[in-house]
Amino acid sequence: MKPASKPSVHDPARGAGRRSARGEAARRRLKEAATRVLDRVGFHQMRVKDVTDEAGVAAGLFYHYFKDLRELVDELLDEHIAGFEAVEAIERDVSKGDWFNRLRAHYEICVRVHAEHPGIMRCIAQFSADDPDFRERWKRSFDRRLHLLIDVFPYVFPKCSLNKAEVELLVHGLGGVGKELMSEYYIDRDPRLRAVELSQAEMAEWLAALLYRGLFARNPPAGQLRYASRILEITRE
Amino acid sequence: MKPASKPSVHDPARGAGRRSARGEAARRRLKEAATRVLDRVGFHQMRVKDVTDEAGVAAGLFYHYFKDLRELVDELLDEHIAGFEAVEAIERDVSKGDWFNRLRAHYEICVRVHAEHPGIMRCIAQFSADDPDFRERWKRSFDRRLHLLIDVFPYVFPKCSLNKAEVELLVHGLGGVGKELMSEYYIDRDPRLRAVELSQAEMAEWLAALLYRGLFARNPPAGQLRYASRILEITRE
DNA sequence: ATTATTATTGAACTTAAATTCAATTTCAAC
DNA sequence: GTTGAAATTGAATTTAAGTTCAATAATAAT
Repeated sequence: MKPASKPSVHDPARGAGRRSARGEAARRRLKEAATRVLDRVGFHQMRVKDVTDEAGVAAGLFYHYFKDLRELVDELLDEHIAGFEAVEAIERDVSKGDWFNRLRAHYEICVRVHAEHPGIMRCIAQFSADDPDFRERWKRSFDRRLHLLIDVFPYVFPKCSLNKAEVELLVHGLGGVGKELMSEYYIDRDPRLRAVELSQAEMAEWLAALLYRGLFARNPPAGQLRYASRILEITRE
Repeated sequence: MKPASKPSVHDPARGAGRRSARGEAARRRLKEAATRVLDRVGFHQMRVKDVTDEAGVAAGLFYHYFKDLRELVDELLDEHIAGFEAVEAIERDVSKGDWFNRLRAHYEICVRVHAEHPGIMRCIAQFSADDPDFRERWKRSFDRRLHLLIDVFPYVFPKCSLNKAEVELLVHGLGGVGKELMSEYYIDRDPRLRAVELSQAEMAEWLAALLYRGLFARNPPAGQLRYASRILEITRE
């Protein structure tokens, strides 16, 4: 039932030659099954049979579409990583000088993917710890966003004498703000943290505010805080 | 056929069973070999044979001392995690109200383990992403340190209306500061970050200063900065 | 010196999972 | 409705690693 949808020739995967719409759909069904298995057991416990069972097909069919689990999961992760990289779309409604809202916009997408696809994010963490090539790919995506700040750092802080490499280090240090928390809140779902129910927008704002404080050593503009205004109370004035 | 006399090597109390000094030494040699293999290839690529080869013994000997790789590595990690938990020792020379130096002291030990045993820290990250039980163990160790702050938060910030659970969330958000950077600098050894050569003391001070800013929305006391005084320049006053 | 205990070896065995493939079914085009 | 390409099956095979164990060596105890 697909209108003139292009027969995917772009597929770098092996055996990507001719494939019917029916086959395309089966391939996607396997990927969706894999996503569910990832959420349940994580990459290292996932077996080919888990995926084919979840999809309700025979084990052998897997190899008609994928070389191995790694190929499938790589494709899956790529789809999500691409979302992180759409910097222009992310910052569409924010002015360049408005750092608090820029930070917020980036956290919003990051929080969203964590909340909606915890298995995918856990898998990204697992691959990053394991495989230098994947880590490089993931880090490039992250670096790209950090460089939005690194590249203009000298203009934002004209009095600061840190050189380029030192700024890189500093921004990477701050860039970690929230990663741990998102992982514990959305992937691990730690009950003690879950005691506070936060919407995605609230989580993103809190994290943006924390990073803002680390970066500017002051609070974000009070008027821009929609949920996290109580962060202004955290002070010893 | 010696019913009760034979102390099976598969005894659950393997670690405590009878063992000569010679055996004790061989056991340790396997652990040290495993540490080197971990540094080289990480846990998921590590094979029993890698460890016995590295130690220069036959494959079968491994099972005389350990049930499986996981048991060996668990013991190895425990030894290091214990070091993180010695809070009293860590804070020995610091007064309770001196938050900057308390933060510094905690970062110092964390930086040291990262620098000296990157394979161990990577392995902790791998296990944490994989195994709920281990994650729980590791997080308990981390939480204990975070609670040094969480428990006194209302006294440190008397004007702050956040409740206990919200403070927990906040502190976990800030607690991630530096994890990412230490991982990239010491485990991944990213050349772009390595362009700046930092001593352990310098790294610890920078991270403590960043966290201090996030926590207090201001700079740490200038007089206490030994290496990172240029962080004071990062401001838009 | 004799005996008992523990350490060590490495080839043989076991296991779990990945992978193949010949046979069969489905479907779309003609 | 015939045909052929693609999809699908699942039992059979392969693979890579874990694991055992009978035999031997080293060491300690008496």
